[in-house]
Amino acid sequence: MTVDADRAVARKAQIFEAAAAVFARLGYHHARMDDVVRAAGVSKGGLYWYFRSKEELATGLVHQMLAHEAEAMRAVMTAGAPAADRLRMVVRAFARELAQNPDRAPLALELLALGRTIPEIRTCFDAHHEQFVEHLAVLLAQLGGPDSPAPGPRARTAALAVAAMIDGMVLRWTLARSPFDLEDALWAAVQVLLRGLRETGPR
Amino acid sequence: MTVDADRAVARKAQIFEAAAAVFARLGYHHARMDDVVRAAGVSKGGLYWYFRSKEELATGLVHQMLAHEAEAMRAVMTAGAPAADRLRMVVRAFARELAQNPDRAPLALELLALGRTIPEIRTCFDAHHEQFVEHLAVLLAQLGGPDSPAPGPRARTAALAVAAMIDGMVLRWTLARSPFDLEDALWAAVQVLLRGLRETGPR
DNA sequence: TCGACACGACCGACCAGTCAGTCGAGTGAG
DNA sequence: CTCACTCGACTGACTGGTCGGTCGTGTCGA
Repeated sequence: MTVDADRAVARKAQIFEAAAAVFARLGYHHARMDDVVRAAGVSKGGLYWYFRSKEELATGLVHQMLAHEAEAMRAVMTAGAPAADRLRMVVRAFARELAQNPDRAPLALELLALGRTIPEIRTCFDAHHEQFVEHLAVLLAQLGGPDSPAPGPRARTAALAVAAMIDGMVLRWTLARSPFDLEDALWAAVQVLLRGLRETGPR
Repeated sequence: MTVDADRAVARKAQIFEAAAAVFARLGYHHARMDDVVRAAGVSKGGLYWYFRSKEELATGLVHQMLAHEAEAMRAVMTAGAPAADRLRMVVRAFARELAQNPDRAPLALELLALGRTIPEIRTCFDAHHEQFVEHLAVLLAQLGGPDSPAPGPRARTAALAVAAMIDGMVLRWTLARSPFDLEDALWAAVQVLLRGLRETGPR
């Protein structure tokens, strides 16, 4: 294939980083390819050597971001720790990630909305969400305690609720004028949800 | 001001309706003003008589949609029914609204994302969210039962969680490839949340 | 007759994408 | 060793289509 594939990978990464920053600052539609070019320290032609179009750049960026997140999730899932602790780690990972670069959340929101126009982005988010719920369901089933949701459909329903809770709280945090402590609020809410989930008898 | 203010209001409403449909179908950025013009049965000049720019049209649309929703919320709040029933009504209103026109949710998501570029939209959503949480807090405090969250900060925190739950579930529903029954899932999740909220002793 | 309202052809800024060309690292025949 | 040639990577000035917005011109009710 390429003589030096590593170079290509590095170049792509460099462009992704620049694109993320530019898209985060200006928003996808207002960002000019020339802006990305400038930020990445590449030429216009160089950019188009690696990406066929602006949409492909955005799609690639989504892939990269979600892959990164999936990687983190997989790491948590395979960590040798009690399920309760691993759940806590998931929440903390979200909060830390967003606290460190607050631009990420609005960027993700915009890319998500972009899914309406670019089907592949939608598909990508879709698959990612599906897998996230799947992971959560496993985690919840492993929680232990006699009344933790049983594996199977019940755990999946519970996982959907937890996932929605996380999404919603992150969304609120993203949009809030006076940002609250995301980790605290998120963890508290998830705990409340779990408490409600226990004690759930038939139906 | 206008000789016939009613006519102007009607015209605006007609344009809003068309704009909502076009934006929902094509997405804000892909939608051409000419598309809106065609859909609304107005001329370009007519459209620009009422809206100074595309952004102002979008902003107006956001105002109108949120005002409509706020209206519905106020109606629920002042309804003469037990708090539990009113909460149920809120959930049902969401589910029905979205079931009736499934295009609304993605449209709202896109407009929300547009808030990154158009500050007034962001402000508008912000105020709306704030008020929504406020209403929910009142509702939760009125829920009755000895352990319903007390009015004040505690109710507000609880309300934030409930609001996030609703947002998140709607988001999941919006993006899900195989849409589930939103009303069921939402109500179940809210109930779980409330159950967890009860029994919450000090801290 | 007047002015609010409506019309739609037209303008021109803007920007994604192109393309003709440069550069430097291989390759291999003589 | 070297010269002629290939090829992948990269450059940046340029273009052509696309729309948001304008403007000169009606129309019609009061």
